[in-house]
Amino acid sequence: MDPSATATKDRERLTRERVIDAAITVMDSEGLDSVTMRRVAREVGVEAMSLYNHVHDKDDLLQGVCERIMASYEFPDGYDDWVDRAKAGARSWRRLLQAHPDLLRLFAEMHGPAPSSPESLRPTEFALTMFREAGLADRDVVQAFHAFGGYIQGFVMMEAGSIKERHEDAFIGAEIPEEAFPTLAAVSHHWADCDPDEQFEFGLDLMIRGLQAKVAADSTDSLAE
Amino acid sequence: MDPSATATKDRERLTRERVIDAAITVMDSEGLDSVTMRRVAREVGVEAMSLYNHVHDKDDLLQGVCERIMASYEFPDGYDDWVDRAKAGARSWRRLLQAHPDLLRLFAEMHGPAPSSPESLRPTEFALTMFREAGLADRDVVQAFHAFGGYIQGFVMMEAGSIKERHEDAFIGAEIPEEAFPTLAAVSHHWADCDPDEQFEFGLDLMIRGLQAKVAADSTDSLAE
DNA sequence: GAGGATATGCGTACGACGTAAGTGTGTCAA
DNA sequence: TTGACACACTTACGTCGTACGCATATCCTC
Repeated sequence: MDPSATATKDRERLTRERVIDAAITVMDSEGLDSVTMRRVAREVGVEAMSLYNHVHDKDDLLQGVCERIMASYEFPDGYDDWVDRAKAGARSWRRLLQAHPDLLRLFAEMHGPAPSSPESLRPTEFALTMFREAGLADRDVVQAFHAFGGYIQGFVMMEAGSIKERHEDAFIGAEIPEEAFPTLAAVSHHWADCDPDEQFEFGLDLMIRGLQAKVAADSTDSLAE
Repeated sequence: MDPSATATKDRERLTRERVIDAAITVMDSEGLDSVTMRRVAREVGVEAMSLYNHVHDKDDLLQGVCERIMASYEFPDGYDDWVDRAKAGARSWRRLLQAHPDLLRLFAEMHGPAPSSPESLRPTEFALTMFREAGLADRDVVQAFHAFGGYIQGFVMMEAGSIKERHEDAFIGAEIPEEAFPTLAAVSHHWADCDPDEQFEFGLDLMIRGLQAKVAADSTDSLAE
């Protein structure tokens, strides 16, 4: 009788949050292609059209998914050296991308503007601040951000995507004419048995080293002026 | 009368090649979402189902699109120094990705195995050979390939994708609480007016410098042994 | 309580999509 | 001429996102 004591109904009230969570669950367990309005609705025990009371359309739902995931980024702390902090931040970002393998596809497929909520901007702010503390000029901070972000996302894409499988299939299957692709044949065995983590660190080192050299060059420039 | 002289009919015969070309045309002009069997069929003046005489299914068509585009990669030549060759190759790869803005999405969305035709493997072979000539160990050749490939693809993704728009919208629109994101606010003006080419070169330099340092370190290591 | 306003879930329907299956028509070999 | 074959077309099914309208549950005002 008391309307405030019992739930509004037997079932729990649907909220935008619950819809987004369901979408993430479906995406991570069954892939982005399975994230349909009908499937997500089933996940929360509702019909497809009911979702539209909480999201404007499917793009809005996907936007919400992006923001929620971005907000789950784990910031590294406890590192004094910016190099260590940069590496930890990069690993954390990679971990997030790996935890949601279709996130990059989602980024690529979203039609509307990318999320600009405070939550999803915090990782950007963190990275920028870090590069600034490393001693880069503001202009180079932006460029370093692009370079790092690009590398990490690109690497994870190549790692998780089809590139690796292609080469496993192609190389292990040995369908390639060796004489036409001698280098490919020579190094192919490194593809399968290379530790992905190690590969990631390799590129990370490359970028850090380059950045250190840049910082050093800049400081000598400014001394020479 | 002579059967070989005239075409089989008024219209030109449909071929797999023509179908793939039409798909690329549609993709580049109207986006990947518009690449539907019906739309591609219309492009070649035919009904949708007729395409299935030349491609096994839609994935097969997209696979063909990938291979054809990969085969259009322009190899740099005339560079003696591997650094110059690496940069030229990277720029060429970026140019190809820019010429087909939805290619990366296509890579990400393809279900079947990635293309492993000789044509589409030649760029890989080229890059591997280059790194090898730079003096890297076979193991590091593979890793450098991943690092470089990752960087380029990631950069183009961030460049063409929504990231740039997001920041333009968000920064120019100044919707961000400045006190919460001080660094973001401080460097934001560099986002819009930074030359993308310059940004690309920046990251490229980072990777090259890192690689040079790696090569140098390796060679001193081997001397020390 | 009574009754209207609002919020929210459901059912139906439409035009896209990929494609399975069957039908017709042109070309060529015999 | 005739049979086989290649290939384009037609129809149809189950999926998708979602516009539209209806039903009900909750809340506000009297």
